[in-house]
Amino acid sequence: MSTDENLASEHQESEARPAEARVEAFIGVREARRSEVAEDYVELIAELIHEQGEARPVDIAARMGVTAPTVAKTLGRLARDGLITRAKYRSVFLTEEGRALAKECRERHEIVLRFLLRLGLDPETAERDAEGIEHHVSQRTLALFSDFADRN
Amino acid sequence: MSTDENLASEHQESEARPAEARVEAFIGVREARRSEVAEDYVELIAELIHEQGEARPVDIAARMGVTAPTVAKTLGRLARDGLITRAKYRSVFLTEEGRALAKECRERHEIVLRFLLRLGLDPETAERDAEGIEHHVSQRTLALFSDFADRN
DNA sequence: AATGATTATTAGCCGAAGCTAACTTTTTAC
DNA sequence: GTAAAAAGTTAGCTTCGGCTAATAATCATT
Ligand SMILES: [Mn+2]
Ligand SMILES: [Mn+2]
Ligand SMILES: [Mn+2]
Ligand SMILES: [Mn+2]
Repeated sequence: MSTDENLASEHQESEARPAEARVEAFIGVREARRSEVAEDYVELIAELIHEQGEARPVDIAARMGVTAPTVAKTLGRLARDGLITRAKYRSVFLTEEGRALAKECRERHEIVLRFLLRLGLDPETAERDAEGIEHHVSQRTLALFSDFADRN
Repeated sequence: MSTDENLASEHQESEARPAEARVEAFIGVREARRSEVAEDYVELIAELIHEQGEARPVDIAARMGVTAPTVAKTLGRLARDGLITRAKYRSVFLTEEGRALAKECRERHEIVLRFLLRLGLDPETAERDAEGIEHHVSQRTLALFSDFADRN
């Protein structure tokens, strides 16, 4: 017999089988959470390089709204994970992998933002919500958002 | 003179003033992240109480896809924060505050889910994305989602 | 070239949220 | 009513991502 055939032997409700799908959702969300900070950092680093020619920790800290030591520690993780390179007291560079991730994040961010604006949201709230939502949209949802923003 | 009048003295770009709005967005997202787990737990606890009559740690663990000790520790935080009450080796109860939060989360979850389905997303992906997105939609966005789901 | 201001790093603290291993309590089966 | 199974708890470990305080390096001004 299957491992969890009659888990709800007594209290079987009218639902099809939501529990199994639900647990997968939770696991997926926890997975997504683990890359949120890295995504925001590489996106911002790419922006700074584009806008200012280089990404300095002091500017990362200012734009992220965190302290310099927090930035330093996070950059350590990004370097460990192969997304950036850095030398002591120098500004930060994206690796190939980091650039690819940054591009992906920027595009996703823009699609979510355009979508929210098209829905009728004010720019400040749209920016705020997009910054959080962007990390939790699947490719399918992103495609639908993009269609909607273009179509309407 | 103001504290940050000419931060971008040299590299002033064409943007209006996105940096200040941006940092507020990041701060807001970090704030929202701090309640994600609590929200998912109280929502699930309310569901279990409704479906099964009681919320037992073993069922919370199964549905959340985490281990029993993780549940125990999280329940400790929820109790500390006044969202649940519990006695050793007994099932979990929501406080008034916990019930209120659970209701709010359930309604928000449903609006986001209905919205995604109405957009054309398949149910599994919709459930997955809703589980993450729900924690990052403002009241305004929620209202727009609700309107869209009803209208279309 | 010296010095003061700015920037960056390091050390060390904290809480959240995950885990395994070990133990206790409760429930179930016989 | 006892023994086994299930459920719950506790202890202790880890990583992440925040912080402050202290130190070190770089940059700018003269
Ligand atoms: Mn973001
Ligand atoms: Mn972003
Ligand atoms: Mn959720
Ligand atoms: Mn939910």
